[in-house]
Amino acid sequence: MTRILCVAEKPSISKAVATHLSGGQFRTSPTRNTYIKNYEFDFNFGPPWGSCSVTMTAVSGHLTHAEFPPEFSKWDWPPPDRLFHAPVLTKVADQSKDIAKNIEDKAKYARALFIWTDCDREGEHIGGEIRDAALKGNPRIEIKRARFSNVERSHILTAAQRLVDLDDKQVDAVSARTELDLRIGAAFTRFLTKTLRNLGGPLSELIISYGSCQFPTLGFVVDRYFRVKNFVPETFWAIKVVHEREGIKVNFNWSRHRLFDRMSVIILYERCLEAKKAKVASSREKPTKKWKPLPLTTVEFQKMATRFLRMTGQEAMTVAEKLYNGGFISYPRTETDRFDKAMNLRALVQKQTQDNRQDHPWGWGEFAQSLDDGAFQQPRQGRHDDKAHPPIHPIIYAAKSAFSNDNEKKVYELVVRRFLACCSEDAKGVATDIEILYGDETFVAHGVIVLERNFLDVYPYEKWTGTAMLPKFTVGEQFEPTEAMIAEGKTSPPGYLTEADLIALMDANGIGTDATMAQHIEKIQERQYVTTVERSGRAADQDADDDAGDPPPARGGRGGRGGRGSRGRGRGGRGGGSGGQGGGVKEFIPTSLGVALIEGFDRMHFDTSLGKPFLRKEMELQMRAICEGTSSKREFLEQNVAKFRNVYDQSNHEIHILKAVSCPKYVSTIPNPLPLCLFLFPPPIDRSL
DNA sequence: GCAAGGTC
Repeated sequence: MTRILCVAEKPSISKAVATHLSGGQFRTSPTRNTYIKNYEFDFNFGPPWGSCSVTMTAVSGHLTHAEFPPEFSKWDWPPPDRLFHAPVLTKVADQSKDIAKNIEDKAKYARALFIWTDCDREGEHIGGEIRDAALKGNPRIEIKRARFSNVERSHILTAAQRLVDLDDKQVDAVSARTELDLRIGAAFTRFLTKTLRNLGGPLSELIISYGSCQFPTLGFVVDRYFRVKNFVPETFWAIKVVHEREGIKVNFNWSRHRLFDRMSVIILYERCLEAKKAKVASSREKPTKKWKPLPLTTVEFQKMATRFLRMTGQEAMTVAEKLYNGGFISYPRTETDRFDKAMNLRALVQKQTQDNRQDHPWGWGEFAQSLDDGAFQQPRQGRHDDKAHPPIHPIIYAAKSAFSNDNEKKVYELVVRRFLACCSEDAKGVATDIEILYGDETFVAHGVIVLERNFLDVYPYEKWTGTAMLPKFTVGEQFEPTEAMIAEGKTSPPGYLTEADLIALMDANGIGTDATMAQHIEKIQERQYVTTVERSGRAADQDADDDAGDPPPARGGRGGRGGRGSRGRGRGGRGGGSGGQGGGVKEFIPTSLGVALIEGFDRMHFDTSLGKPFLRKEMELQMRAICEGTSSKREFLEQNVAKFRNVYDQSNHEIHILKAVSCPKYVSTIPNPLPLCLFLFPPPIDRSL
């Protein structure tokens, strides 16, 4: 019988695929790697393969990594700029040798290799690594790849009979990125570390690293820091109208919102007073909704965990991985916010009906039961699909005793509640808008009554409280407002970045991947470029939490820099933060070293500023061009190595600028814990854009 | 001693 070797990207996939292809009838044998097993079974792949004897195994992510030859491993010599053109070797890491050998051995007896890695760019590259290992054992082995985006049985069976070729363009795109990141990361890190250590003081102990993801991440923190520091409050004035009726004080909001010219407001205000009476221009009632959440992606999961669970993104990911390995939840690294229609979500809901957690105001069993009894609704479909993994969802039901610590319980609960909310119905209410004409000015009172909470009953992370019922106003009626006055206020600065903000910015700008964003955030803390402080005296979360008459955007890509709150907001007050989880939210602030690095490179005024996010975006576009065949690995590397080599030479030439902002006179001490050093800098330049 | 990307 024809022998076939199948290799997946991770053990869980090899097990799932082996189970489906074999109908559960397989033999297993251990390998020298603790986590990886070989599965053996028979399967008919259809023509031209027919009935085959299959060995299915896995790798554990990338098999190889890029490195410089040993003669480039010393920092003293040769000088860092030689790394732009030094050879780059692709090596199998020590801990992966057993895995590679397993593939090599099994390939010897196989007619063909079928690759079952994730269907994304990195997965294609891992496929290339597997191919190389197999070819080493059997240079004549035929190579195919299965295309699948979930491990649902029929989907896997279909994929097994519609094999395709490995896409070398994607393999090339990844290896181009890998090589460039190694060259520029190592060259600039050695250069910066050696140069700045010479300044002595606390710098002499540190590693000053550069990376194509860590620098833009730092850039976001520094950028927001200066927006806050350079913020100049502006005074504004508004007309406030209140009318009391049926014991309810109704606030009418000025349609001009606010003006920054006091005289104008006074004139408009006086016209209102002269009119004496306001006239009801319209009164409308209309149904309104608060939309249920989208299926959970990694980015959204991390944002929620940092907001509501008092965990860092990295902690949340570590816990989620543990829950995944324990079989509690699905794969936690996904960009997909839509469930495949073939997935049996109701069965997953049903598993949760047995919950009766007691110490919480309510468990979710009853809610799950109500869904199972007929309230179930298909989740909304987001616009993102990584074609590799479904949204994060619970796999099995677990009582609290199944978990060893509080964080695991909290993360599991969040995943379950989010999932049940997705399978529920939007919250429904009725919105009332009453528009009045007072003099020449228009004012609007807005009220919302929540009629059906639906998903909100299982989802404490969002609130929709509604407002008091508005009293009756009849179109055409006239009344003299109880109060009409001029209110004065000041615009307030945006807050420093929270981790959720930072993750959102990285996501929108393509910095890192779902699996690495949290690591980059940790890295810039470890490098002492940034630090976190408890947020104080400010609402924790600025999501508008009023009624949501319009569909919320399918998440992802709130484009541009700064994001929410980057314009001065302030309606006189800062209240109204949602979530109620305000306390304990951490904000990111750059250290003086972090500011110096971004400032230093900014002040050199190159075309290519290392701290800006567009560099990484360009790299991403160029990778796509390789995938589409309009560019090549060689072209990519020639262009980019030359570009960064140029930046390196310019930096070297203008290094006095970086030294000036980094020197111990400014960065006086960097002990532990770090001082924030807010005043150690040359006068801040205006960075507002 | 450097990167970013997979994964346990």
